[in-house]
Amino acid sequence: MTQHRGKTGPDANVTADDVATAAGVSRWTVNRAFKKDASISPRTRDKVMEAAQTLGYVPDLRAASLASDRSNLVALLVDDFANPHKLVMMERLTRILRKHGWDTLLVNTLDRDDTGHALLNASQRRVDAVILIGIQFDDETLAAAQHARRFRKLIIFARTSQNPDTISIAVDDVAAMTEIADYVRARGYRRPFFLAGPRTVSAHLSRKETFLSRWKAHFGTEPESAEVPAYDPIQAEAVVTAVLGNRPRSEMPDVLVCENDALAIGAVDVIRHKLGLRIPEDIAVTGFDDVPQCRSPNYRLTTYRQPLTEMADYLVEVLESSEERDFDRAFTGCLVPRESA
Amino acid sequence: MTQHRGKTGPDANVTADDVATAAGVSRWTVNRAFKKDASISPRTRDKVMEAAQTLGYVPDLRAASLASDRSNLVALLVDDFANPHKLVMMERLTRILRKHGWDTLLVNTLDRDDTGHALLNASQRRVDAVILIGIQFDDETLAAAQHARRFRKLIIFARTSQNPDTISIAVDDVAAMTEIADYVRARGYRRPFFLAGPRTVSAHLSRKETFLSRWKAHFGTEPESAEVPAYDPIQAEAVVTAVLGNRPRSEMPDVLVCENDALAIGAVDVIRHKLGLRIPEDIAVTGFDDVPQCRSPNYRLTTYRQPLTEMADYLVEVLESSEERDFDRAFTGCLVPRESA
DNA sequence: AAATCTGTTGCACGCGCGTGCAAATGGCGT
DNA sequence: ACGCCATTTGCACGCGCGTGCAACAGATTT
Repeated sequence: MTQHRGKTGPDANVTADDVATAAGVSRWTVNRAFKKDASISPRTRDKVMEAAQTLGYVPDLRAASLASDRSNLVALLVDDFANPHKLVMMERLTRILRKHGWDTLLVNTLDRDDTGHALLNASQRRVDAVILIGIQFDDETLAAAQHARRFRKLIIFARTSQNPDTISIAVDDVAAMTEIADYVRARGYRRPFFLAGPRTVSAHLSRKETFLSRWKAHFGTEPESAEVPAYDPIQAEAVVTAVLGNRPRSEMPDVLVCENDALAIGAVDVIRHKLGLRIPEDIAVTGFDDVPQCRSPNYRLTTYRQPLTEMADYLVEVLESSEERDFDRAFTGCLVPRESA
Repeated sequence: MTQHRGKTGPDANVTADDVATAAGVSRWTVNRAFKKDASISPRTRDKVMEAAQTLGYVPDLRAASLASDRSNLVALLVDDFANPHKLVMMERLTRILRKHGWDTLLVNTLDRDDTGHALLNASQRRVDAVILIGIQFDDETLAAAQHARRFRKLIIFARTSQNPDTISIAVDDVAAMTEIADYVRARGYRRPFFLAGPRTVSAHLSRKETFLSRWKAHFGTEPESAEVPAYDPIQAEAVVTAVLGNRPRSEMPDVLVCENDALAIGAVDVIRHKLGLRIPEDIAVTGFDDVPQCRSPNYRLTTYRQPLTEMADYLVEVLESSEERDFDRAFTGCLVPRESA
């Protein structure tokens, strides 16, 4: 494919220079016309834009980024695609980022040990920030990446982290889980069981710890719990089956508090269809995230909704700030009571 | 933030030149060391890599792309995040693309009229190809974009399209829907109802047309059908409720054939919980895509699975080909019978 | 009418790397 | 030790745009 530089027409890779010639201005004026708050007279801008239009000129963000050392690109690292909430988060994030002029590089963290490569991938594109939505925190990996200063910002979204090199934008898990615990208690449940997700290094003060300690503080006993190796309904089914499968009715919990909806959904399926128990009469269930499926008559899940839009707006604010302060922030969401508890 | 060029240490933006100096070779040798099939001696490569390692050098893909006119970047345009199958597709695509060295720009097509802007967005990053997974085909928009030659390739994934400027990688809808129709017929259903998704311009020979005509060819009558404005369970619920809500039992269809699982899932919920009918005894349901939820005991959906991995592999092949032939290809998937039909 | 100011335009240099070819290097046989 | 060949290395130029400042024009003042 031969490139005919300088030629007009759709074949040519038309640059700002071409537009400049066509509009009778300098190349810099052309680029100015495309910049938001550039000092340029309306007349010139119109003239330039018209020429650009007819030539089919589109500014090259690679070159812009190279020259300005700012890419307006973020990498979104995702690893647990089995969790339906990821779809919601991706929609919200890409929507709001795009509205503010940020593009998103979607990086699939293929497996547990791939985070390092994924980060490397992102850094090769010189993204301005990396956003982690998933469970792949290996503090060492993050620390190494951060130490190499390959990103200006490393943001953990919708998940708390105590990692000091990291910006965490999340819901206040302690407040949220406390609210759930109190709700469960107020509804009269007395034998809770906590279904947790995979344990990551950074997760102190997690939802599980909060629930257990809150419950213990009230009743003196620490509830049972189990851990699912991934936020995946299928895997939750397996764990719940294993744990509650052949337990006599007398020893069954009366409420299953799940770390999030992905787990709760799997749990509901097992409880109802494998154990043959009623929800909430025999066992109640709570989730977290308020994924779309929670609304389904099959689940009607009592859950907790994170203020995703607000969080994403704040994320943009963080991205666009050049300060060096501590950006960590915890939002409060709201409990969404439904029939499952 | 001052940049101290030339300085070593994590603060500096270390370039190939720095590594070259450190390793005692030329800059070009450094870049060669990072290129896959470059002619370079193992010893030199090791030396370079070691220096790169200690300096923390990461090649800059922006500059590489700028110089080579090849970005190894594709834009993934998505507009219907309500469809859970999108999550599956995104996982598979990003996984396989990344394995082959391609990065993915995720672009949320915000609303119906935004496709043009989304394409513009992609073209500013000089992506090598645009992949559409969604319903946003406005033939005019696509034609305009294609005419401007802003992308080397415009690929419509998992959806057939007759658009000549476009590469369609999809399942063979005619074969698939024929198989479903025959299955439904063989199981003895006689009063089918087709639940279709939004009508797009490019969708001739769609699943709906195939099913209807196949049925008519056998029984002489064209089944009923209805259209849901989006692939969204919630909207499917509304349409099914409206259409079947207060219909006497005698006039109820005995099978609801849905264009995909997103619709089928909404339909199942309504049929079972609003209409109080049994599945499949009163009404059977079929879907398309085999999303993870289909496995749930709440759905046990008879559906059709696309060979996504195979399709994605072919996609990579298309991306890496420099030929100019017709790349359109239809794959055959497999019917997944479950209890819903 | 000259001087001043404000807003607008032009430009040298650099961002980091790829291409394609020329030069250099090393290994081998005689 | 010489020459041949295969492999390895070096380099001039360009990719398209941003930065920061200097030059300029038109509007305003004295």
